[in-house]
Amino acid sequence: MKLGARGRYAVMAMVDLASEGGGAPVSLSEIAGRQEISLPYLEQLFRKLRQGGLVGSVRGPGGGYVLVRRADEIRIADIIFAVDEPVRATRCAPGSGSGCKSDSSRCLTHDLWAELGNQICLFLSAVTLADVCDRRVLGISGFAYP
Amino acid sequence: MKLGARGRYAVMAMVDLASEGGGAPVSLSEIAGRQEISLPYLEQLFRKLRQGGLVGSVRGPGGGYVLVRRADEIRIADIIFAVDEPVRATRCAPGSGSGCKSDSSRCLTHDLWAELGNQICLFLSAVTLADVCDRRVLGISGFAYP
DNA sequence: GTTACATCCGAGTATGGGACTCGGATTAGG
DNA sequence: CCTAATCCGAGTCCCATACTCGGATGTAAC
Repeated sequence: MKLGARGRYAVMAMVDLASEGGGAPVSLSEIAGRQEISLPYLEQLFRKLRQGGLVGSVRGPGGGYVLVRRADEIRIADIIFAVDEPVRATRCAPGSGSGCKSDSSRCLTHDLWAELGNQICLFLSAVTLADVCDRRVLGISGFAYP
Repeated sequence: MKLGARGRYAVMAMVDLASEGGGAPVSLSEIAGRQEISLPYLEQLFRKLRQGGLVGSVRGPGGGYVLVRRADEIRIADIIFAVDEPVRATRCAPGSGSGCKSDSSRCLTHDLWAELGNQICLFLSAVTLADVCDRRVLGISGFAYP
């Protein structure tokens, strides 16, 4: 699980698309303007979102993108996975299967990172696009960390 | 909350220190050998861990580092916070207070990243060094993500 | 006192991956 | 046709991060 700006931009754009798009296609220019993301960069993101089967496209004037599923059926984790291809395992990378040198059973921390990756996926899978649009995110844990 | 190799190395080293150190100071050379981390890099990490009040140092021959608290009183989050200084806020960075351009109430995703940061901190605060040493990490969620 | 061991410290380098860009090819409506 | 839009494969740039270097300081053993 990777957490870079790309994933965040993708979620911002998808939230925008889910909010503003009432069935009709939304052009990337509009999203780019509203979210202040460069157009070519958005194109690159939506290419992957389309390949991931999250959005459909309509070409030509008046075209744009539409959601292929309902907003409450799209999990945030789906978006992140679509735009951030799986990382190759560094020495004991979080979110990627094993690695750990080979030196079996030396890396005690392995389980820790694996479980952390789990927690993150679990959280991002529990929240849907519709939840974010309707501001139904806060209060899941009901806790604010210092 | 930042998740790089530095934090992981720091946790690996602390786990090693907690495991091998039975009251007597442990030198960085030993840890470097066992964990396959370069000595100068470890020195840099332990400088911060010492400034963070997690370890104490004994200089001279036979010297090294010792835990200042018991292993079950050191949370993994403490280690991460000690070695990774707080990130400055990018546009709507996870784990850092606000940002969001200024354009108030436009960024719907803000709450999402804030809550995600919370979840991560929550998890890493629930696990102690002793938990990792005794392999008491798995089974907290009891779930393995695809 | 000298030597060896170890922590301490402030720099410096560099490399990799990330964000972001460019030029052009397609498709479709007016 | 011309314009608006998605499509695509590259390519650039930049900065954070991992990692290194040379030396200073303290301390135990002999």
